[in-house]
Amino acid sequence: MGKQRVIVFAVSTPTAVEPPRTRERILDAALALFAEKGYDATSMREIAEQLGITKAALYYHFDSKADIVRAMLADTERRVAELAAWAQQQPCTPDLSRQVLARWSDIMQARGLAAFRFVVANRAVIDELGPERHDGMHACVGDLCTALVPASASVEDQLRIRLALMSINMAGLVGTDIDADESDLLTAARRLALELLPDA
Amino acid sequence: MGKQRVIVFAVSTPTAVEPPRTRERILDAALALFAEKGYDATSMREIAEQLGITKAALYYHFDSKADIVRAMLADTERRVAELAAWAQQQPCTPDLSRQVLARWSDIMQARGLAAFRFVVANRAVIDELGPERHDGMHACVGDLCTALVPASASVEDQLRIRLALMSINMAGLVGTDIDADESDLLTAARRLALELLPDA
Amino acid sequence: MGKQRVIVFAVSTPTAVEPPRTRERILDAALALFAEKGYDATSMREIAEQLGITKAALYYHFDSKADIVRAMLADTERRVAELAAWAQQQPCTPDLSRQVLARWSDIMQARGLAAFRFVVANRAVIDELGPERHDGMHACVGDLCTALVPASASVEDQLRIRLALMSINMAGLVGTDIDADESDLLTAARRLALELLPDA
Amino acid sequence: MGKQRVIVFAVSTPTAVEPPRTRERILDAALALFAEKGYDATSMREIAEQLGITKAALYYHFDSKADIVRAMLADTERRVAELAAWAQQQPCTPDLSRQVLARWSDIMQARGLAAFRFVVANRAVIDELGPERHDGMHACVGDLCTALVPASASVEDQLRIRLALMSINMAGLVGTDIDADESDLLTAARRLALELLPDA
DNA sequence: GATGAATGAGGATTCATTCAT
DNA sequence: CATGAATGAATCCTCATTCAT
Repeated sequence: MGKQRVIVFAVSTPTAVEPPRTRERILDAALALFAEKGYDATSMREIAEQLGITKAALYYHFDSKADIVRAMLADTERRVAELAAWAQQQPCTPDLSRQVLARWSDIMQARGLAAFRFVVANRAVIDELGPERHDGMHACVGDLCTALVPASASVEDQLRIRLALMSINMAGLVGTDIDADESDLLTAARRLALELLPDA
Repeated sequence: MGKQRVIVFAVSTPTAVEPPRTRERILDAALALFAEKGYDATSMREIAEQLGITKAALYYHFDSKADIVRAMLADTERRVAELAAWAQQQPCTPDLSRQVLARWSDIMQARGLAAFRFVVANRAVIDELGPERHDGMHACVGDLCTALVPASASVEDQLRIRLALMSINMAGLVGTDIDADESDLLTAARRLALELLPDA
Repeated sequence: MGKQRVIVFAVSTPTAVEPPRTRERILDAALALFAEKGYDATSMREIAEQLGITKAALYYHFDSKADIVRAMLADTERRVAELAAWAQQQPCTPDLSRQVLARWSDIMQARGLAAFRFVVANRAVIDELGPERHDGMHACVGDLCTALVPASASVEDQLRIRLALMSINMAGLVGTDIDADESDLLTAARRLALELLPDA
Repeated sequence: MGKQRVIVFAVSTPTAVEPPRTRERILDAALALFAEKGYDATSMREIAEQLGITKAALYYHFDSKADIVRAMLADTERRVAELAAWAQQQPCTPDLSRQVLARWSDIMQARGLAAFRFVVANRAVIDELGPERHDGMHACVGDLCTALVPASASVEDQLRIRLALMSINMAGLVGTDIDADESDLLTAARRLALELLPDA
């Protein structure tokens, strides 16, 4: 039936009009809520309401609630995995731990203190997130630890490295009671973590 | 088809030989589940099923789910409060912290490693348990900390005492990855906590 | 540990006081709705509303929506399975089919015409109900058919027995357009099913 | 970051070289899915995914989910209506039924066995498709039946014609258990349907 | 001490559908 | 022709809780 002949002159305005970035907004809102009230205690409704969108909109961007966490963690997880891989190939000098600790701190800092809190306060959730155990956050951290302190080391030394890493994160939790701003808190936490290291 | 008419002659033996202790069993089961999967992720049904009793039976012994946690924490909380009160009246010598730490460790050990895990992993829950803020666990710990390190101290020192206390508890969490038994883990955790103290 | 000594005099009263029989009422209501609108198109809310109870009450009596269907079918399925087992051990005389047909008709009649409709109109649902394929309704019917007509028989004969059985059920479906009462319809359906049998 | 400036000169060739026939593809996919899992259990998403297009694309071609079914049935329905009209004007000889049956079989065969299954397994859906009762499939079949067997006939005879027609369709359902190809099945079903007719 | 039956609120998730582009 | 983003209403189901017995 004779197609239409269409001529379109589409001239887009040079000013970046509006990047809808909803996905990112969801991740931010979810992280904040999860960190504050915990994963289970945060409902999809709450997340949606805080953003002024519908629950269904969340499901357009993420397959499930767990999927939001996965996305939230994906970046961090990848970086931890890389760090672990790198550490495993280094000679296990006393200095290696220091470097690892510094990078761990940087990784955790990427998403702000909320992420720190989240990791500590939602361990159970994170663990059960993926059945593919060895790709999960937990496994990555495990790898990282054994790279620094072999499984054959003393209990105390194994604990040292783990507490050192977690101290960085704990700072986000216990810090709420201390009247100080985030960066001061982190600086202090890093110093203390160093003290915990095996031979410092 | 005609109900059965039941006449029961229940003749209980007078000697109360067996204390049913259901209440205690509930607390134990709940602690284990809360520590493993988190407070929110654990339902009253699960607790009841694990004990082979009815949900309603739980409500015979406890007013609510939160009440179970409260009971679980009541003893610990009282002891922490006492510890805080005692510490507040001591001169703030460097040795005080050591003593407090030792008693904290004892208190936490009372219910086993599960309780440690619980405290760290369910902070949000514990906080919102009582609207009477100052009776809550959280507040007690706060008091304890300010007794040892005044709010006017350096950020680092405030962090020191808090991380030291939490290290004891974290041991229960990160310890799952270390192949060691509970007592060894605790001994090591105590030593490391000492290292973190302000002037050790 | 001092047990209770229990003496029970069970004297059944002849007057049936009040049987709450909610479970049965649910099954009846569900059957009616499923038959009328189909399984998927019937929501738990509708079933509950029709009975004047809550959705949650349904879940007290049944584990899931599918579970209602399972319970609905359980009795029928068992009887079909028995019939199949019995038929498999009979000599495959021309008369056997007649007897089977009669009993099939009786079985289906047990829950009224609605059940007939249900079986035909919700085949897909019934099939996917249990992953344990060979215990399912479908398999039972299959067994019954092969008991009467071996898998090696002509296509026509295999079809005969199946259509004969299904004709009984179809009567419930197409019967809605015929102005007649249930029993007349069934009598006629039985006669026609007989005509379809292999060598009648 | 400055959008791209797009200028499109879309000049469609008048000769319709490639028929995209998406509409037909949708109908085929939908029929297959509806027949397999039922209308309600099949979502627009599934249909779209199977075709590798978007849900929204479905709505470009059809106004609604029900509309897909309507389109699917439109052709068949028209032919059944024609058949009914023709039959109503014929003298009601014993031979008429045979001719009707043959044409019914042809009509149903047009879209393959899936269509047969669909009709039987989704009766409720089809009925409620149009509020204009007398245009619906169901009504057409009713007209066809009364053309062959007056509403005043015996219950058995009314049932005969209906079961005969439905036998053709049932063959598609029960046939899945018989190891035979479609055409053999249909031939057999036609023969059996003939046997059911009033005076055969 | 404990149960069986029930409730109301809310959980995560999916659906058919719309609309600007 | 078709999509990406979104909606509102509905889905099944679970939860903490209650209460008569």
